[in-house]
Amino acid sequence: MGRSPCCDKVGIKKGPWTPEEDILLVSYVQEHGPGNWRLVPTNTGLQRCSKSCRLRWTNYLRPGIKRGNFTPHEEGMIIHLQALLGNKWAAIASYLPQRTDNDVKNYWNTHLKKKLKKFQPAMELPQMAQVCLNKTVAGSSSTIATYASSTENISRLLQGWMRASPNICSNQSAINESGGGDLMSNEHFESILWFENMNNVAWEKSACGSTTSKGGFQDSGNDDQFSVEITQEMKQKTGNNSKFYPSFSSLEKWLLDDSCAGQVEEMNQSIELSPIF
DNA sequence: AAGGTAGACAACCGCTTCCTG
DNA sequence: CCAGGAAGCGGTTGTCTACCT
Repeated sequence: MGRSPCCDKVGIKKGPWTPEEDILLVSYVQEHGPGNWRLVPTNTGLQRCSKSCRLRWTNYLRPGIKRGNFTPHEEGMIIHLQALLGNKWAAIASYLPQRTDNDVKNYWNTHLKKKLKKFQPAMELPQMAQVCLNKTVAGSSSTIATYASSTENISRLLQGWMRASPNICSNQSAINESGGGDLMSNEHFESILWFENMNNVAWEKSACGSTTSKGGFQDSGNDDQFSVEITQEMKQKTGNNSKFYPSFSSLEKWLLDDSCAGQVEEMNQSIELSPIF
């Protein structure tokens, strides 16, 4: 197993993608849909390994990707989801459907880590997360921004195709439908993205009791049971196949629970005074 | 104006997980 | 159940750009 051997082949190009390569890849995916990446270099003539093609598509060319500055709302979500889930960038990005895991990861490493470092000695991460959420939810009355990027046009070109191909990326297609081709509001996204009527018994049960000073669930004595509950529910809800993460509203509920607030007040003041947020 | 430095982010590497025969 | 291949994921690196001296 291990690394894919295709990347070691002689003649495999590395480095930045050219617009010509992008067009080749986009055209191919338009025709065949994403997936079967192994065949992409062969069928397109691209001098790239399949992995590279997949990455380029998912992180850059896929329609519906929002690029550019993160809104305070997104920032807050990342902070508290990171506190909850750890460095599970794919999981975190799934709550921010317009952002890729790579994007979220980069943003965390370059921006948020530094920001939070300032507060780390004063407050543990879950508390920080709660503060951030309180702030962002309070101020989240639509923070829609318009983003420009070099690839936005390519993405735009694909919007129409995605609408015409409901079997491909159906979720994104639905998003495009309902958004009329424009970028959607965060609220709209949240409303359609996650399993709407889910009863997250396990998450709600967990409440504050299972948090630890480390900011995750894994260190708590109750966590094994908690994990089992989550896992069972995941299997039930997803038929053992797809990825499952608890709905944002559940996380929000947990984070906003008053009994968790504790030392948050103090931190809030600190943040109010800080130029960071 | 030129060189140095830091920040941002695209892309790669390699490990893990999933799927299929 | 097992092995091999493909895809997913997170960590890291490389490169470009903006800013500073």
